[in-house]
Amino acid sequence: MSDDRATRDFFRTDARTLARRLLGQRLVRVLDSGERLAGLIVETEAYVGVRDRASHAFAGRRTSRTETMYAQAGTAYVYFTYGMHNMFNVVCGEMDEPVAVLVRALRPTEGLASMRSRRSRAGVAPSRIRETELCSGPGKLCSALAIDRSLDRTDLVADGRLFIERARGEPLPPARLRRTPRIGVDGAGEEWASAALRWHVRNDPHVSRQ
DNA sequence: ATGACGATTTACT
DNA sequence: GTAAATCGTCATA
Repeated sequence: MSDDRATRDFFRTDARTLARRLLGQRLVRVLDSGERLAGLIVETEAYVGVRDRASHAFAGRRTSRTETMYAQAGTAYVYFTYGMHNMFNVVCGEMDEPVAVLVRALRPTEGLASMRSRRSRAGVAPSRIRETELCSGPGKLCSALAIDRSLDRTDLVADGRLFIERARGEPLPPARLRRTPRIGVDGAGEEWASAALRWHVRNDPHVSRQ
């Protein structure tokens, strides 16, 4: 229901807080056809600003790609990497402060058949793709939900194509969460590669790894 | 203009 | 476990 949709206040916080706060919330993508694709966020990573060597905005880098990270809280930062994968992030913090949260995995809840066809590849029938491999990684979930750079700079608070719906009821208790170093940032130096800035739902089969 | 590399995924040994 | 895929971005010149 539209009442559940996250408003600006939900995003106006630091990256560590938002990374935790996003877990258990629903990421919703509405296609031009009107079809709704959605999943519960089960894994996130915080990119904490200009001191963070793993961040695109390290040392205040402000380029055409990273400009989105300096936008207001609640803006989608979608970038393309490895020549083939899109990554979806939620910008947070203050205006002109480049902090964001990478959404790394979802438990798919709506539009699974559509996700399967989008995630299918040569020689593998969509029906053979397991639910747990639909959105269990940052590139996978963007493919499954048809999120690409055309959605970069989208306002998650105001745009009808991409937004967050807040779960009703009890938030996930801390005991159900696990905190680990981030994935794929080994080149960022010991301090930032080992910093525990990744959160995921403990024992959830939909995370990219436990 | 050029070259190195990537917040990954997939297939294969 | 290792390696290939594949191209936009960024730093250097």
